[in-house]
Amino acid sequence: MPELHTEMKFELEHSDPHSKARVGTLQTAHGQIPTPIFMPVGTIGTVKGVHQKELSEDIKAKIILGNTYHLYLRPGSELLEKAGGLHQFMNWQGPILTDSGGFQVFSLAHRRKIKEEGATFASHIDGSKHLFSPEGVMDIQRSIGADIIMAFDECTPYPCDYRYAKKSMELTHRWLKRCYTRFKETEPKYGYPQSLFPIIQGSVYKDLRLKSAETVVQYADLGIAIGGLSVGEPKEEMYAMTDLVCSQLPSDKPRYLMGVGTPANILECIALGVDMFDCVMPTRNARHGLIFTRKGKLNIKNKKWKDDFSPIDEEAPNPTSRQHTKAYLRHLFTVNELLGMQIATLHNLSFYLELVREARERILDGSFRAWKDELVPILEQKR
RNA sequence: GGGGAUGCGCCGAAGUUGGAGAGUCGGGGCAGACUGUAAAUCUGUUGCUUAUAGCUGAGGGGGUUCGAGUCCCUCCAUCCCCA
Repeated sequence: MPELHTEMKFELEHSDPHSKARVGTLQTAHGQIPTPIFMPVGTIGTVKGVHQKELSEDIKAKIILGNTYHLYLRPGSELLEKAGGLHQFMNWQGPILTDSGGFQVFSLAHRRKIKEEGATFASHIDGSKHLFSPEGVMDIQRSIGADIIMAFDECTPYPCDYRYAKKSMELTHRWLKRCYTRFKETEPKYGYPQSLFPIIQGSVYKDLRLKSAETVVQYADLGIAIGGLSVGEPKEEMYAMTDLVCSQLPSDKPRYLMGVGTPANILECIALGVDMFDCVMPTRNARHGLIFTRKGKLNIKNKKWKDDFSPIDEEAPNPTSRQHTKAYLRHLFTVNELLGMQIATLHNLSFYLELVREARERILDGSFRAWKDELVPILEQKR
């Protein structure tokens, strides 16, 4: 059984003298999370194509994501409460973080209207109208019961002109204050603590990012998120903003860079002081046939793998990636068999988790910087 | 053996009433994209060449016509009916 009444806390254990990388442990009621960490995305109560048993035993995921917008639409707060929360419902005993729906303000921009009160969405399922207010989003996340819940924000697009970025950031700040107030005046529903992470915005503008970091820190009880990046900006801008923001944040709180990224992005941002990551890339790209390895990425659907009977990834930590051949995986994709997507997803997530596990180990033994510098260019190559 | 129907791109459809087709739709093939998941999705491409263009092309061959995928003759293939 999880340590249900454990206080949530973050302990910074080590800082890399050769970069800004850090090693720590985030404690939740559902388990300890070693940082840096990658969190697989499980939008609607499932990490697509992966069973919970594989998630814990093969991929060694320490925490997964859920999504407020999607879970609110289906199965809905009422049913989740009846089930005893998302952990019980999906039978995942590890920690869960829920995004607030702020990303859908960006990705479903054509289906929503932003007002001071909140964002009104026309459901992508049936067109029905729903208001997502900061208070409402807190209530939904109480019902879902995630260990870490996110403030309701507006994830701005890229490019985004300064005026809009500023206006949007200020709205996100006002929404944050309302989120925080609601969060403080409500209780967890399932007997274990939840923590609210505020989100820094400000697009790619230095002064806005600094202002946002300064404002948002006041609402950070446990950890802080950096949002509004990896939305199409050049990676140099993403790194620059991440670096700038991290340099302003208190060292005793974990930094969560939302939506990032490629394996190379993750290593670079670990080096800038980020502790937590999530991204749909390993899962979505797996379903689309893109396989990440230490020798670069490869499209398993390409003809060149037709009769390549070498392992999917001979260096992979999980047996599945070592035991099945590239030719077999390509075959599964060619005939559109579900198992192809399952194996590819298992592999990619396992690859991501192993990558951050090794990063942590190397930060501790001092070899992170050199290892990262050598590995990043290779990771970005196409095989 | 007799009669009938149908034949175009890798496959399957639709469509072209003698007047602009390397064209339409679906599939398959090949390739690209994907960053807090409206995504098992989307995009491109899929005869040849010296490639912003040109050439060849409607089962094969021949004919009529200013012009033929369309009409005529013939051969071939497939399917159906009769024997």
